[in-house]
Amino acid sequence: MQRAGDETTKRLAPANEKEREQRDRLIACVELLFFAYRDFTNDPDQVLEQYGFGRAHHRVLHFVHRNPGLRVADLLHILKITKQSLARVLKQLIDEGFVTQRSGKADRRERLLFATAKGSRLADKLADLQMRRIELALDKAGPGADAMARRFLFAMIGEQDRERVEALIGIHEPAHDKTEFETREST
Amino acid sequence: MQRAGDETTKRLAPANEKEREQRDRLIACVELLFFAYRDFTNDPDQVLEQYGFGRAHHRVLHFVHRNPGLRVADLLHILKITKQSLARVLKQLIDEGFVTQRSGKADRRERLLFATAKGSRLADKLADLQMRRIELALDKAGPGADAMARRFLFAMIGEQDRERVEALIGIHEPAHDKTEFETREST
DNA sequence: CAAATAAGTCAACATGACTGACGTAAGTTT
DNA sequence: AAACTTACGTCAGTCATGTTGACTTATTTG
Repeated sequence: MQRAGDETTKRLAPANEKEREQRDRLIACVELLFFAYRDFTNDPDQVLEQYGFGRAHHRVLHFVHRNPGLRVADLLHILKITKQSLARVLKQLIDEGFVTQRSGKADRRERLLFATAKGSRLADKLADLQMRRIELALDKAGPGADAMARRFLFAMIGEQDRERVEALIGIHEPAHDKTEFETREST
Repeated sequence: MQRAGDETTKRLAPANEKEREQRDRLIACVELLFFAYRDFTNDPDQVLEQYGFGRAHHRVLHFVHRNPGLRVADLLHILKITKQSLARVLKQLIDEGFVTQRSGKADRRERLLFATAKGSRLADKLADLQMRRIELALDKAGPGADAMARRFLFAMIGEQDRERVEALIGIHEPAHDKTEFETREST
């Protein structure tokens, strides 16, 4: 399987020293991403506990707050979860007055979602925690980390979703694309 | 609550244009980190399904594979889950021959963990998927993204854990602390 | 020997995902 | 107008993965 060459597609066995170093760097990234996300989600989790909410509530509240009038279907595409999973947390957020619904005027089947004042306060509070951690990390990473991090994270997103996310977020400067990956000369 | 000023510590209401832009950039990072991680974990999930494993198994297998002889207690600190949560997935990995245990020779209470050949194959396969995504993203982000991403992600980790993670990963170059901004043309 | 430590185990529970089936209102097509 | 499609909601059951709390066993250490 990974015995005989074919490093162009498999790369399971690093051949030379350079390849091994590159592999180590990439594995470091894999692990760092795990640790970074682990601690990144930990900040809001502490606060959410006091409200009886979990991460799922946070995600819903956040995207509704940042995109007033979001439809349920949009939320499903963003979160990539099922309608039934969303329903549970969304219902709680609505019942407890953090989110409201209105019917769309063009299409009255649509339920447009909005954060209430109470919901917005919580969403801002949670976002602030996460922004503060990111801000400090970007500072420590050095000048230019801001734009670089956004380009890197954006490129981590599955190709099919990038356009949608771009429309959702709006900000990030031009993608700094290499126009084509010069066919990476593998070995 | 957030009415009267105090932006120095709260920053809930952006005062000027510059502050608002900075806040938008940071919020973009928050959201991009969510999307990036969502898709980052999706790659291995597809494969794990075929083995009847989940993300929890992946994490355990990965860190055991990368750190042969890891103790159970170490794993608990890395994953930040409880002994009982770990026990369930670890037992499955051992029962199905992906991980083995040996008693430590210095301290025979310790159970040192090792990936079997079968376990190593799976771990490499999963790591490869994640590395490939990261490699492409770093390419798209432009030159220097590699080191920058590692510095940023490392700085996202809670301060108490950074030393431990540094020891675990080994690689990442000096932390590029803000105290000495310049002087960074190395490595 | 007594106490502390490393690990395993039993039981109960919460959260957040999933599938599948079905309902209902409102737009769209024929 | 009838038939179809779409957007959303809901009921019911399952699974994966996290939690607490209590208890055991083996081993090292004071």
